[in-house]
Amino acid sequence: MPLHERIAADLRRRIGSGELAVGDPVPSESQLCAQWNASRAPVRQALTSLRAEGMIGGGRGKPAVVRRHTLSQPFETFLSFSSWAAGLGHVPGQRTLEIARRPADADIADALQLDEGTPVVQLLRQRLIDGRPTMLERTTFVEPVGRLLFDFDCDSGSLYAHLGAHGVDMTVARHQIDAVAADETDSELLEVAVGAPLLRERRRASGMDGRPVEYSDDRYRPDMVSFSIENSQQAHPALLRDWRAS
Amino acid sequence: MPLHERIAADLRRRIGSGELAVGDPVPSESQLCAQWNASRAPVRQALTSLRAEGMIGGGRGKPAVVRRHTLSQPFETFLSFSSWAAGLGHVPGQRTLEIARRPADADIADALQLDEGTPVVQLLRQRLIDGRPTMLERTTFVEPVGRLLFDFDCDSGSLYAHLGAHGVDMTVARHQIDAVAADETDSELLEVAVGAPLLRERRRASGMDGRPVEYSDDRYRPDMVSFSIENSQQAHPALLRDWRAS
DNA sequence: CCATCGTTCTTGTCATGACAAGTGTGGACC
DNA sequence: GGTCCACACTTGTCATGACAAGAACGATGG
Repeated sequence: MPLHERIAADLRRRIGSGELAVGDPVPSESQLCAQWNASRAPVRQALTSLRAEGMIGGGRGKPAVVRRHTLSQPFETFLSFSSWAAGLGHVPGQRTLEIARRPADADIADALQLDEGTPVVQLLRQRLIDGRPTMLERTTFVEPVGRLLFDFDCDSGSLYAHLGAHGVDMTVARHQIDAVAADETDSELLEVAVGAPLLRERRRASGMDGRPVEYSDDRYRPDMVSFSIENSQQAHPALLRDWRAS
Repeated sequence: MPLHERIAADLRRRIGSGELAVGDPVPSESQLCAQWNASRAPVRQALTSLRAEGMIGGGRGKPAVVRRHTLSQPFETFLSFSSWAAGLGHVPGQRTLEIARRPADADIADALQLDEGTPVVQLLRQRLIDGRPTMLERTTFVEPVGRLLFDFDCDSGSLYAHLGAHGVDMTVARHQIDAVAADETDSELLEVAVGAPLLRERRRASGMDGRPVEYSDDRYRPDMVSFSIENSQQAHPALLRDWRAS
């Protein structure tokens, strides 16, 4: 493991364990350099990483301070549609319409950093809330992960819990949000007109080492779900999924 | 502006303008170093920034390639369209189509926690990037703030800088994101068909004391702008298992 | 024609050194 | 006691140099 990752991991551990409490000053760059007998480059890389996660603050001239000791408030709820809906007191449902192993096309290969034609496992799932179609999920897993799905009833339990139990690590996710018009498949399965606006979230989840694990194109009915972000000057923004009672 | 930001801005401009199309290789680090007469540090910083936005791909040994040409707005920078676009190396523009003081309707009153009929100041602005219509902004300010806009040329400088200079504090904001179909006004000003999907951001900004200051309904062309966020969770070391070894 | 193996190119990591820009503090001065 | 300012300290930026790890590509042998 590279030095900067070791430094970052050590700082995360010290912050998570409470050795460094919220509000405490983080050791300065020069102190960390001395402590690790390293130059500033890896130290700064580690601090940049923690800063991107919202764990520490600081800036030019301003020594870094601990902002949060926990990571991942919204992460679990965001990955798992079922637990999110259940937590709101609604009844989640899902129909897996297709599970297939096929070669990756150009887009998928690019997103998952694979070569075009590498086998991947694709899932097409219709998600329901209280029996009403709410979201259409087109998920692609890299093959070593996707193979775990063939001996799993995708409509019974939580898919991510199943994967997690088998050691699949999905630590970071990048979400990209935009709007698209419903195509024929969307129209049929979400019960909207062709061309109707849909809220799309494209998600790429990776493991700790940064290697992509899944890529998903999720399309929500905008009259049922929206996203929200709370954005204060200091804190790190967090993405949430909102249910819209209509 | 620091060198690495200039490099990043230039690359974003070249990608956005189509000079570098999707799939094209991005100039290598050494080429960029030569082109800018710079060392690798700022060049790498620029490329890291573009990579975090999902604009380019690549990795160890793999030369970077253009992944997307659309701009992505990270949630950290939600306020100020102008400075966001400018920081990305594009030329922001704006046309204020209407500024009016009128009584708040039910929706506005609810969002701003006012009584219906209380006078508010509404702004309708078309936002452009590099001269192309990109976003349509329907903003409503509470009257004490909105009155500051009547003696300000909304198309000249940054509106929020103007308000900030007059002591208006907008510390926290709550954003809600969904998709809507373009109405006639949207269609005309954003140059899309009626019914085309638009990415909508509804924003309520408040001061430190929690009192709402502005409410805005911003509609973006999804082919030009998307939103992005990265979130991460703490790893569970106990669950780590190297499934990739297979 | 295809698989294989090096060479070469690219990116990742890190050390060292230097200066700029911003913050905070303590002391001098009023 | 309060104000202002110089100075120490922090982080941001950048140059230079070096090596390692991985990927792309062409040559080579089957």
